[in-house]
Amino acid sequence: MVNYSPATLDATFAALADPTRRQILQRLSEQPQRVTDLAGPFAMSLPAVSKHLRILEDAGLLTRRRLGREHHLQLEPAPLRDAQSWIEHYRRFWEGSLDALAEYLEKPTPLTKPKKKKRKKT
Amino acid sequence: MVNYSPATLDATFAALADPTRRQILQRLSEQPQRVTDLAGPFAMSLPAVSKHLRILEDAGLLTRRRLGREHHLQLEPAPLRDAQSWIEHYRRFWEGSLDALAEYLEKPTPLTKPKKKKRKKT
DNA sequence: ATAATAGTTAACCATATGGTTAACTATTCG
DNA sequence: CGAATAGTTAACCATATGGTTAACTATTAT
Repeated sequence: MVNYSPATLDATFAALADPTRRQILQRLSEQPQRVTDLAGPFAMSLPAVSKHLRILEDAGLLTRRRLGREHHLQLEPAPLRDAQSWIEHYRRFWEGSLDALAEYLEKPTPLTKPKKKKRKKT
Repeated sequence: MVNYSPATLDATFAALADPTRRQILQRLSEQPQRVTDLAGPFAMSLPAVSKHLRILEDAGLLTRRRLGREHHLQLEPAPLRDAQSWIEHYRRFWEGSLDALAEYLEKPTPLTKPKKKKRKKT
């Protein structure tokens, strides 16, 4: 059974919600890189990139290995798998819910108090 | 070819980054519901839920159909497919990148200026 | 030892986010 | 009609986010 820790998903999805961070992950998927390498293409200061890296690191999406004064960033796919899995899991209901909708639209719509349908997990 | 509009992904991932909103989607995946139905289980005011719904609606994750004074919320799986697809696409590089890392760690590490590897899409 | 390089931390700023209560609009019920 | 119901909008508040510049630490090079 899949657990989907809310806090973890929060951090993962929040980390993915920024285009700069998605680009960083994208670039890191080609090859591990140092902070300065990653910062290069971006039109923003090094501390800004440093902050993004911290967020990605806190979300568990990358790990840092210090080699002398250089920090080498490496991808960590685990949280991504959970996020993808969350989407995948509910998307199945989703696509199914279109049928549910059709059914729902054909019934005599007892919509005034549909409070009794709370049988599953909240 | 998949395009992955950054703005759309921003909105989708940001919408998913909140546990309340994920629960709303989850509940809607079982059955379309009205605003008050959705708000019921949450320990927060109706306007707060209303705001969450607006965010989900703006992100294209649900659509609203007004039936009299009731607003019926319905799921819209399309943005989810894009988000999942984004993750899926890069996760492949990810898992591959572990091999890249191995290779990278075995080479005499010309790490001082690895700027030449920018052949692909930024 | 000094200087350059790699990167973080601190302080600050503007805007966004997530919540509140109060007031409002629109629809339905009696 | 007037009252209740469904929901939004407005104004406000506290905290988070994404960026800046300046100052700092740590390592490497001369």
